[in-house]
Amino acid sequence: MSIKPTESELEILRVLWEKSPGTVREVNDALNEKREVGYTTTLKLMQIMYNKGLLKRERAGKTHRYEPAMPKETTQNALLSRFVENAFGGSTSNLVMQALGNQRTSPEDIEAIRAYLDELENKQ
Amino acid sequence: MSIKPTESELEILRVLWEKSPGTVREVNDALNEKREVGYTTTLKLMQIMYNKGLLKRERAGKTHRYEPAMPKETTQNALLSRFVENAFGGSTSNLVMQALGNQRTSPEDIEAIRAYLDELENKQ
DNA sequence: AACTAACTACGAAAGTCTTCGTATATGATC
DNA sequence: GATCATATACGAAGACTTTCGTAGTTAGTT
Repeated sequence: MSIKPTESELEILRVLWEKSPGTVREVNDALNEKREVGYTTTLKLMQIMYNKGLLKRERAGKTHRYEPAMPKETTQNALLSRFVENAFGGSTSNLVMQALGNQRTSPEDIEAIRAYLDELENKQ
Repeated sequence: MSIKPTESELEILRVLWEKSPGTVREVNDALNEKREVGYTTTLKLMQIMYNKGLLKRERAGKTHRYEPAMPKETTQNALLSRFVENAFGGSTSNLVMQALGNQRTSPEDIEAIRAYLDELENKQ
């Protein structure tokens, strides 16, 4: 049982990570702030995600209210493992350094990461 | 013109990042150490990648010798940007911390990253 | 020059993803 | 209870990915 949302599915998950539960209408509106998507397209996708077990839902009157079936972190970690494997041959530290080097990182970010490294080291 | 190798294409790129140029035979042999793939499958994929501009090639006798059209880092960065966007809503530092927290990171890795952070900070 | 082994080219099938149109159901309003 | 706006369900088309079989090409060997 591997978690493997497609790119469009991830778009929807991102909306629901931000605010959930949410209706198809709400999700579709959120998506349409970035790009044009038909309502039934979003509906279909969310139905598929429900069947795959990526979303939970419950009826509320005539609509459904959806929410992610798993915590954000669980999904992100699953995606991350795959990605590290696929693109960086499994080397997490390579990925981290590339990420830090390429995307611009603010001094605050750097501090946060340092603190986190300290924590990590103490834990071991 | 966005760089967007598929997962199978990435598998091939990883082989050629390791050692290139390489023939279809060599790449296919390398792939078959992990999983079974038909020779013509690999061939077709590499032809497609050549047409897409992901690989360069030149004739050498009756075979072709292929190599990545772009430096590894360029491709990795392109993939990384997409991934940060898709899975982490654009937050690089979130990705980095998740990566460090979840995958096990050795003390040496941590040191390497610290050194890298120092460098980064001095550069700014 | 014919034969053989290994290569390339290419078409097509099977699977998945994304999209949307159409049909049907539901609940509120007159 | 008929009407209307809005929901869901579902099928199917079109694009892309992955896979491999078959046909044809090439260069070395007898």
